Amino acid sequence: MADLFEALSAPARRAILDELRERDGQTLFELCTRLAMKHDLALTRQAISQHLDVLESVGLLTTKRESRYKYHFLNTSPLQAIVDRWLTPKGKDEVS
Amino acid sequence: MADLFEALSAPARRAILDELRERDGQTLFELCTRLAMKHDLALTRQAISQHLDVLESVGLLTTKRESRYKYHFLNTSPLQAIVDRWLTPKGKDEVS
DNA sequence: ACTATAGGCAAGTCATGACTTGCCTGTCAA
DNA sequence: TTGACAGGCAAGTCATGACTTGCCTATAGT
Repeated sequence: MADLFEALSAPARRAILDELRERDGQTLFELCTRLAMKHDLALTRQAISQHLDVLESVGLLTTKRESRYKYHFLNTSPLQAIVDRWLTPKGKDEVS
Repeated sequence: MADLFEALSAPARRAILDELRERDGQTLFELCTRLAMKHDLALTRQAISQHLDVLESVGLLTTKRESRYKYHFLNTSPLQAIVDRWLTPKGKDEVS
């Protein structure tokens, strides 16, 4: 896949971003439980894991493995591309 | 469908937004030809039309029928939701 | 050594969205 | 009124992505 917009198209992945925004650096299991609780997201651990893979592949999150645990960190900078693409004033010949 | 992110997930639809940003208020046929030319987008008129329906349903474009012609106008304001959701500084309890 | 915990790999099901083809409606010009 | 042009409706094909189930690896604790 590896496409930013494609990655954002799944509600579950957006919920993950929301959740990480509230509490950064969670592990897979933490995310599973908290998504089920606060976001009414009842998914398999596998499903969440796959979503995390996608999000990481497009740069929306970074990970850090530490012995048994793998922590997930939100990175919203790729989203800036959206702003740059359509939300900036036009300018006859793109400001380069 | 009627979901902003879902709408953005199709490359063809993003190309349409790009094209309308360059030249607003185009008709379906104008879009067809210009997309084929400048964006290497070889799609049926029907395909484009369906994409336009989706984009309109999520508010990314507005239309104005005028006798034989239907003009399409870009509206990027829904995209602001993305910025508000993830690109704004956090704030312990959402600035409301 | 054994068990529990955290995570990964792989294959399979299922639904939905992208695109096509075929035909129909409406408006303008000769 | 006939033909050309702009657009719409509907059904069908096809691929891909979301999610599951089942099993495997690795680290830590007792």
